[in-house]
Amino acid sequence: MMESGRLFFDPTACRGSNMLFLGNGENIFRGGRAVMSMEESSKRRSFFSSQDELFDEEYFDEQLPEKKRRLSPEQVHLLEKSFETENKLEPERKTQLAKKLGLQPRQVAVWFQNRRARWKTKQLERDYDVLKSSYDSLYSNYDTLVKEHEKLKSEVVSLNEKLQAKGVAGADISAQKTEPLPGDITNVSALQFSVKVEDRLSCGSAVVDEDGPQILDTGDSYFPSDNYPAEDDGSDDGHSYFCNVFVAAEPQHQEDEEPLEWLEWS
DNA sequence: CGTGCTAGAAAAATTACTTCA
DNA sequence: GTTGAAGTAATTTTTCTAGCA
Repeated sequence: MMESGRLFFDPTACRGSNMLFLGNGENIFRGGRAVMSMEESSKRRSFFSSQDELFDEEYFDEQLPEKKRRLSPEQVHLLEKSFETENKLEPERKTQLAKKLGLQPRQVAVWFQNRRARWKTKQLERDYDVLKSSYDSLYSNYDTLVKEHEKLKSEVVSLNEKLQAKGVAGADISAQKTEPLPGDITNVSALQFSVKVEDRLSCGSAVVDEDGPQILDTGDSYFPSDNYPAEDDGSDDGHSYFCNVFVAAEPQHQEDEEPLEWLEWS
């Protein structure tokens, strides 16, 4: 059955093949996984996925889609609202939504899948922005500290010289005793960055080593959670993959903690 | 209890189509 | 009319998990 250069689902084609029909009306491939090459499969693409859906009178008789159609603004609006409430789709809700919108349940499921993917992409972009600005801020703080350090060092030198000029015994508070600054500013910043990230990631992120501490669902982070935050009409408040990483770029003092290596020079 | 298998769901990757500048 | 980019519906592949023998 071909329309507009597109082959539609042929129920007989699946007999004896490894295409399975699942209870929820979605098809998957098992066993021989890559049954067709991408080229082949694109030629054989079917709009319908199950016999149930195929034989649904409304569609079988009159609505075989010839081309991909955009959803109407009303349909999208309702889907968006539904997504905001809950970004995962239980079968019951899928059916209800599909009926309400006059769509196939499969279409609703696909829309939710794509919507979750879009949400995730946006979220990654937001996370990147947050991390970058935090990094920039830390970097400039470091720069300030380096300058301050240099200034203090030269002050010590000049005071020493004055003391020696006056012949004060034991006036040997050498500036050389101060720890040298780490040579590679970039590496130090990177280290600082890395330490802080790891510290804070312990409140939840997908970007952790398997060997590292296992993260449970403790926060707003996307990955460990079963639920996506409802958001994203472009005006969201941006729940992060990270748990407020670098929201405050200021160093945090914790009395019972070992001083961080990168701070020891100062 | 550990193991292998399977079904099912979702994510990830990709394709194909539409729209618009 | 053509072209390329962006957006998105739909498909395919991969990954993960739960249930069962």
